[in-house]
Amino acid sequence: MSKKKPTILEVAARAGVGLGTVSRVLNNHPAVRPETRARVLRAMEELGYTPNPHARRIAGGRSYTVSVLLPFVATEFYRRLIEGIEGVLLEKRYDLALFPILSQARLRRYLENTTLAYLTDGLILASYDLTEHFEEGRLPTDRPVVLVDAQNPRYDSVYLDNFQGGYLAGEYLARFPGAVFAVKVEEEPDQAFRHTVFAQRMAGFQEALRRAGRPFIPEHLYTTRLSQDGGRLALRHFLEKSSPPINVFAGADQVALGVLEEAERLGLTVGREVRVLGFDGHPFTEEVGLSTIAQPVEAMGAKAAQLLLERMQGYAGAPREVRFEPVLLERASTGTPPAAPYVP
Amino acid sequence: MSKKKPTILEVAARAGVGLGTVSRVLNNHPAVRPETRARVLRAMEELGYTPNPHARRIAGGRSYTVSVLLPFVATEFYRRLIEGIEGVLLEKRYDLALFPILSQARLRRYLENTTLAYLTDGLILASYDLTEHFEEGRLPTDRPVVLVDAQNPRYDSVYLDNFQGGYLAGEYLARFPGAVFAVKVEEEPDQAFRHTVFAQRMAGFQEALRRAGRPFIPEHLYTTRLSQDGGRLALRHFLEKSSPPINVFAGADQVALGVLEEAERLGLTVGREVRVLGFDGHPFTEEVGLSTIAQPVEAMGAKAAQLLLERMQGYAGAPREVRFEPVLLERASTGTPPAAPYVP
DNA sequence: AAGTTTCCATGAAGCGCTTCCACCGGGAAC
DNA sequence: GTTCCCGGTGGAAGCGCTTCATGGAAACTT
Repeated sequence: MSKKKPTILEVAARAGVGLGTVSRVLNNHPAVRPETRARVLRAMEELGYTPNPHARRIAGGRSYTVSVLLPFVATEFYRRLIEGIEGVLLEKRYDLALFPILSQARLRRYLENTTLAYLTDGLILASYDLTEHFEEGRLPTDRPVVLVDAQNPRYDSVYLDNFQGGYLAGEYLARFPGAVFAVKVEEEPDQAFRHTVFAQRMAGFQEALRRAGRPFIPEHLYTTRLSQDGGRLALRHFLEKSSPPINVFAGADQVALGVLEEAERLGLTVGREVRVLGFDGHPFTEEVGLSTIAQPVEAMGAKAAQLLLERMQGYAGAPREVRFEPVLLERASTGTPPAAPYVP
Repeated sequence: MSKKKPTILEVAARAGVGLGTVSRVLNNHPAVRPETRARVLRAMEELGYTPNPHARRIAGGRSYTVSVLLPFVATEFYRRLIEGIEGVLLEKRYDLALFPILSQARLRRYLENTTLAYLTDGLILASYDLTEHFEEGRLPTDRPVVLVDAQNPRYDSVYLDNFQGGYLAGEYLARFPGAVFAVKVEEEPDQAFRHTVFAQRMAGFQEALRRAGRPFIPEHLYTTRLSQDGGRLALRHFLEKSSPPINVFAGADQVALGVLEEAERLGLTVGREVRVLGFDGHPFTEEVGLSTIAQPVEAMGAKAAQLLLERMQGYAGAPREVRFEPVLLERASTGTPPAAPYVP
């Protein structure tokens, strides 16, 4: 590939314009005649020109790169989130640098070492609770920061109302006859991330059940790691406590998938003997017919990217808060809800 | 933090030298009197100076940054690997950029988009099988590339002999009485990574058993995802097939940990009724007394970094291959081996 | 028709560094 | 004492870009 990258001068020469004009085209400056712009763009195309980000950074003070700091956890959630962020950013010709946070120490290095601060114009922090880990809950950076899947009064925050999601789940499952169980996902063991989302989901769930007159039995809660196998173990556990039909709310789709898997292994009819409701609304839930409380992860990522772009363009208002609401998706795994709610 | 970054000129002024000298200090050029060097370094320290990588890149063609492409899988293995790589690189004042590969498409973008190629001087690819995914098994980049935890005849490769590790495991467990079971870790479902390491471990394991006159029974193999809960399910499965004492080889420490956990839950004596042998030699195995086939992950990372540094400094010899050997660590989870090997 | 504004376009200056040529002083060689 | 060499050092040139002062021409004014 790339022998010798063409520079802006070669583009200018080929397009028959000055180098300033090429630069203006690159930066979407309005004062370029459409016809000229087209000519320049064509020249770029023909030469296979891409701007040198280092040069841009050095000259203009902007690098057209955004950092996304996220837990080093491989889940569908983060895949979707990044997709959402990327969609918006690529459109504006911004680039994305991912920084998986392997450890607390690493996060600090990312920020303090000036490496990252130097390289990027803005920062999206996913699922990270700042207040716990930084003095005054402030990141040691002067770049704009947006939080997603997290909340902090000092920064723009984009998040899902997880309590409401749990509430929806509780409200829905309460309509069915049979015992109600729940799988809660454990917090990260290393405490680097205090993921309160799972606790919030459970709190909403229990509140809804209480209001429906079917208070949640503490023994019906099973806590597990975020894995499919965790769901399998959970179902086995539940079946020791109660016989079908049972209703299971899993705090995450991945866990719910394990419940489905184990139910099938045990020859139980999903949607009748075992009703399963997940959380997240990941794409695969549709394929397997898993009912779920869906969160618009891509939209959340896109929103975060938008807020960051605004900040990078100079917006300096007070921190904004964008709350997203989950939605119940009914699929086969919960069967047909009864016409009238179940009354104990 | 950082109001306005000091530049090389300010450092030069403060140290009372010319800017060329400061640059020479930065680049470890030999022709600087030690005394002068010290003065410059002190000035840098006092001003909190850090070089601007963009400027370095633009001026010198080197950015002093290395990319590490690794699966977006949060395991102890990659944490250790990065630690090893980082140790060597930081010493040479190189920086590290992590690129978690979320998907095949993303990897291509990383490489083709010129973004990464522009930003970094070299590339370490972890656990990735090229031949499957790129034409001619060549990455579309002109930067030096080193593979780690993978092998390819076209690039420097650093890897563990996983077959031998499995062999050691088989050899060892064959000495004990009782049925022998094995937990194999499943390949990644999305096939982005064709992790053959687990298959290799199992192959070595079975070969060793065969030679010891105790051929492995296919039904004694349980395949699971890489999770602690997978180990728990595995043990339950084994106990349905055979009663204690049993010997379990788990293809990964994390899975082995689940086996231990479940054994304790079931009230079985680890090291007597259930003997467990893991693979990886992660630090936590010492704490929990887990016997394991240890791989020197940090050393492998360090070696990969070294090879890359050499390449970046211009070495252009044929691809090199560095094979590491695993070692058996005996701990409490396998109890005391019998004086004489068990003979069926 | 001449002055005024608006719209585009140009290219020099400069971003923070590396590199390289020039230069300086002093010890070794004659 | 003169020449040569060489370890040290200074600073101009230049990397690929953005920005900005400048200017030319077309589009409005009056």
